Amino acid sequence: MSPDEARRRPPTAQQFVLGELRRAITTGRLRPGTPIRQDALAEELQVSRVPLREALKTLEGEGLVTYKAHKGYCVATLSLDDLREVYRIRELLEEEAVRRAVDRLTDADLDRLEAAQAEVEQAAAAGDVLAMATANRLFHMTLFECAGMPRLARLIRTLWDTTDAYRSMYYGDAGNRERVIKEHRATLDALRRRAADEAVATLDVHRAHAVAELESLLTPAT
Amino acid sequence: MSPDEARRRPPTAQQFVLGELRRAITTGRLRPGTPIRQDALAEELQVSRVPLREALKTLEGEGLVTYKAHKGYCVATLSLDDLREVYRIRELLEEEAVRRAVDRLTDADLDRLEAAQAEVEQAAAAGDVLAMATANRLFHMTLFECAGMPRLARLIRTLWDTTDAYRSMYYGDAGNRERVIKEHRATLDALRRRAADEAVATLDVHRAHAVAELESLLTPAT
DNA sequence: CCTCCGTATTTTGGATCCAATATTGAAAAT
DNA sequence: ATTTTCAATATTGGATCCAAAATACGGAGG
Repeated sequence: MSPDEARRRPPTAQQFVLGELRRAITTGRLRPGTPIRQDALAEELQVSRVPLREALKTLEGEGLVTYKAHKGYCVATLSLDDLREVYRIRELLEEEAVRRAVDRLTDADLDRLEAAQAEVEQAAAAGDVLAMATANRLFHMTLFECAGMPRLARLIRTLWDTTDAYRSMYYGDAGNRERVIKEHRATLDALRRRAADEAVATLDVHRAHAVAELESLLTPAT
Repeated sequence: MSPDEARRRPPTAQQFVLGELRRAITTGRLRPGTPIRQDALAEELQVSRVPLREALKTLEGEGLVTYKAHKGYCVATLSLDDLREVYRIRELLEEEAVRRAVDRLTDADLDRLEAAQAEVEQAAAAGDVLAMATANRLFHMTLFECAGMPRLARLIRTLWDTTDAYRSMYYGDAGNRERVIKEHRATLDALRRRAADEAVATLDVHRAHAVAELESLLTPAT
């Protein structure tokens, strides 16, 4: 019998709904601002409203949806100020995560990062925007989790979630895809040499460009 | 008619339960590690299990309770590592908040801080541990909210929540209460002079002492 | 034509009921 | 005596039903 057989249990309806909704929101299939009609969504997902509502409460805590009593849930919209705030907080937290990670990086960790980077490049070559976003995320989360600070990693993950719906636009541009690959290579290189300052700097550049791009994407619309 | 009449609506059962539970956990009345029996709690609070479960979901998102599918909720327990991690993250976020706050502090803000500090001193004089914790929290949150970064403030608030159950022990000691008052005064003084570095430093001292104290409280037990 | 008000409908909030899973205890086999 | 199995019980997960609030609609009045 496998060691972690207990883990492979059929997911509860609630977990299923949570995953579906998160994916729908972070990929932009459920656009920011859309009000959530519980009855319709529940029927679409083939569950009752109870697990749906609990999933929505979780998403509310993560900032993916907003809630008003007696009015219901909406897919969260980010103002420009919100966007800048989220990226600033990410900057603070990710710097800490990277510095700690550099102190603890094992060869196995580096291998996993290489593998993630390979996935990124593969997705980029195929022009698969969604796969690119997923792999990019995997790359960063792998790095952050090396810090050995699970709560910090969780916070960063939820911050990524809140901007994912907007970030996926970013990879539509081939130039941006190329740029991301180069930046990842620079980060990996710095990590291999245990150059913490440099690694932090590469990520700052990464973020700065992303936020600038997103600002320009957001400003004309809405 | 009052301008914000709409706000003063009777709270939903869910909001009521959320408040009650949060208070119970952060004040330590519901001790860390206690498993939560939904049926019993629901009856005690005079509501059904549905709003209770939704409240628990938000508390899970805030890290106040843990959840395992088919096993239920427990009041979260913090390991020493968790405690250090939470305080480290707080350090990162609060430094940012204070620096931004210093740049934007108005005289009205300072007045509100003075008022909060007066409450702290009053509670300390009366030896009211709970009121002291509340007022101390008000003082800090007032400061952090001056940064004009609502998401940052929210993050910091939830981090405070996760350690509140442990921190309330801290004020049991009269020496600690005296110390906190002095530290607040130092912070206020620095803020009045717009000395950001100094203000950050006073808060770092504040936290460092608290975490040391909590570590010694946590180490022998459990 | 527009505004205001009252009613009808929709949508959310909450309670109860049922199903699925986990836990407990006792009996039986080694 | 210890361990294993299996049944009984307790607890969580989910579905349905009902109540309360909000929204939409239509008519009366200006």
